[in-house]
Amino acid sequence: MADDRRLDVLRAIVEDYVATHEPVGSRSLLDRHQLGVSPATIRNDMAILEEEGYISQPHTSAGRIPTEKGYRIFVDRLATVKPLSAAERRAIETFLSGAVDVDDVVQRSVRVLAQLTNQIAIVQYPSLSLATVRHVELVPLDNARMLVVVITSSGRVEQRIIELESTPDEALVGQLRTRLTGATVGQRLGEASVRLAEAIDGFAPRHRPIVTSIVSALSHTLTSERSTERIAVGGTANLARFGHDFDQAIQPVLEALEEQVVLLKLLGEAAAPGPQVRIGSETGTEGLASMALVSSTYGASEGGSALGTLGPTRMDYPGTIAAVAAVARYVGRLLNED
Amino acid sequence: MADDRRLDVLRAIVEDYVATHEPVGSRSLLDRHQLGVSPATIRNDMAILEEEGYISQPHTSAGRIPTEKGYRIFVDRLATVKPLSAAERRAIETFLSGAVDVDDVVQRSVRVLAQLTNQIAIVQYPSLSLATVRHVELVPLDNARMLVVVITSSGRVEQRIIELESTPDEALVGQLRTRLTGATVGQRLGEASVRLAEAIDGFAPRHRPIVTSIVSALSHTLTSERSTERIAVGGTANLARFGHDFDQAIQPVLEALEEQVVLLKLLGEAAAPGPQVRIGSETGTEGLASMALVSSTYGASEGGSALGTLGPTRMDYPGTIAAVAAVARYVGRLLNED
DNA sequence: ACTGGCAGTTGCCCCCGGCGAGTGCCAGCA
DNA sequence: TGCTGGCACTCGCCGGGGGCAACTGCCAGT
Repeated sequence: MADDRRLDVLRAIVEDYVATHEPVGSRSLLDRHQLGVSPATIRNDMAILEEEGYISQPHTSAGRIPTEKGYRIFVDRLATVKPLSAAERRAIETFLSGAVDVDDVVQRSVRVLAQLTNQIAIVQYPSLSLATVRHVELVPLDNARMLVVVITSSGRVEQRIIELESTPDEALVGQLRTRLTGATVGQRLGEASVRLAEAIDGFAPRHRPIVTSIVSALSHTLTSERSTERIAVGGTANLARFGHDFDQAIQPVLEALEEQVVLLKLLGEAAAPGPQVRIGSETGTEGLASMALVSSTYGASEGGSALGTLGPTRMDYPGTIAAVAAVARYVGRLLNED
Repeated sequence: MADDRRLDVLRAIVEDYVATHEPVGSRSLLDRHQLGVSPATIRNDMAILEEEGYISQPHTSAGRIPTEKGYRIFVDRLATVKPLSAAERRAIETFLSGAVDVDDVVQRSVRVLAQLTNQIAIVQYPSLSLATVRHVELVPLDNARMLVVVITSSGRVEQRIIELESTPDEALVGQLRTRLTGATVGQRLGEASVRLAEAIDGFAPRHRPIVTSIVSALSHTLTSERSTERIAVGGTANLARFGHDFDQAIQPVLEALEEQVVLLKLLGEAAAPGPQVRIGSETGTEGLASMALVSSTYGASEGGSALGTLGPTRMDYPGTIAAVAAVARYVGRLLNED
């Protein structure tokens, strides 16, 4: 059936183009792949593929290049899984397991992902939604200011400084500390926030205003999830390696990378588990028109965090997907131990 | 005196080259500057300046370009101060004063510096060396692990997780917490670290091993100054704006920016107060051969932190220096309030 | 000490022709 | 109907060459 062969041709075109970065013609295609047909046949198939929008030619006398649509179908239906080598797996594992700290895990993940894929790595800090409260601390500062600290089971410390109307006395602070700790320790952050509201009732009415401010700050601290709003980026130097035809595209990409909001949106949309691929305009970001994002959520947390890589649309999708998936798996495992 | 005019010529060359990004010849120089002499005279001066190593010509039929040495003398002796406009000052002030947080101050400084100079901005997190200990907290985790938290007067929270040989009982932890807090609160971080050593003596010998591990971890936390080892970078997108002749240089620069160690060394060397300029090879970093760093320490802290910008050697030095100095001044002021 | 002029060098730009890669189409064959 | 071989055609790329213009260096003159 000719339909199948056309898809084979498309796959071959994508693979060759990714390997050589040059438009691929019917002849060179046959040199590198054993399709049992003549160049003319390939040409016919190519003409049809072009008509259907999977490939295009930069100029008349050049070979074909996959379009976004071509990459899309390649990723969805044509790419075969390319598992990581044992050495690569080991590298990931040993490098990540040396981490001393949640932050360190993130830093190392970025490095290893960038290294592995030769692309730009993006890692969102882990979500706290599954973590429980380990400790609550209130520290009075000067001028009626108070430092509210929450230590979570994952070893993360969230802090916030608040301004109060008046300086609470030692006794009240002590009482608050005890009650708030009692009400929240061991709870998940979301639940803890609920319990706090109830805890207010136990205080004398005259203390209510000040207690309320503190509790509400604490509650914010618990739910604001500042950590999932942070992102680590690495491997930007790879941008310069993507090829000289990327010189134009490099500035918008750097701009996008500086806008955490953009990155968060991109990673945040990776709702489904397992690796996701967004190609060119599918990123919904103008500056990333010539880039593709391979991302995956990690860890068990539902509304969880994600990581991924950003590379040229002409990337090695199977390899990149495998790398992203592997790192996500290891990172998830590492963080769940805590 | 002809010597003076030669320096005027050099200044004019630097200014023109910075403005146009093109080698400047004797004629175009006279078009833009009122030196009261003929092109031939300028040519003679140029020949001498070239002999002395201040300028060079890319090829015979081209104009002259300043050398590193030329920029150096320009910065040291020829550049006239170019104060910021009132609007710029106001922009810095209002933007920075919106910060809610030490981290936020740093983030905003990076943005404003990058914006102002159209270069890459680098800001080291503030040193803690002048901060005092506000609170010490020990939080037992599972598996004989312990979370050590230090809250400083500047509102920064330093944390560290340590592994112990055995799980200390509640009473010991309580006792430790009290003693360590007593010994350190109100002290500067450096002194506090010293006091800790003395505090060990107060414990029963059988507790010594565990107490020692905890104290030493705490001591590390106090002195390691992790914050000054952190650096925020922004405005990398400006790299792509530096001109197409920079395409070659962009990758090494991005690599250098990813190596925090390199950046720390660069900023750390800016020992003297006031803006410092390091040009090309003076950075001591191979990848930054075509770049120049304008940096300044900020805040009162002696061994303090620094910030600066990284741009092409052909940058607007007076403007950049003014911007860096202004931001450093504001940031220092902001942080000293706490 | 400075100027005007002149010869000399050299990179840049544009044009052009040849080359080669690759295509589309068509007639022929299983 | 689907595949193949062949052929004419289209373009982009590359290298060479000539003209141009920007500068310089030098020298004689004021």
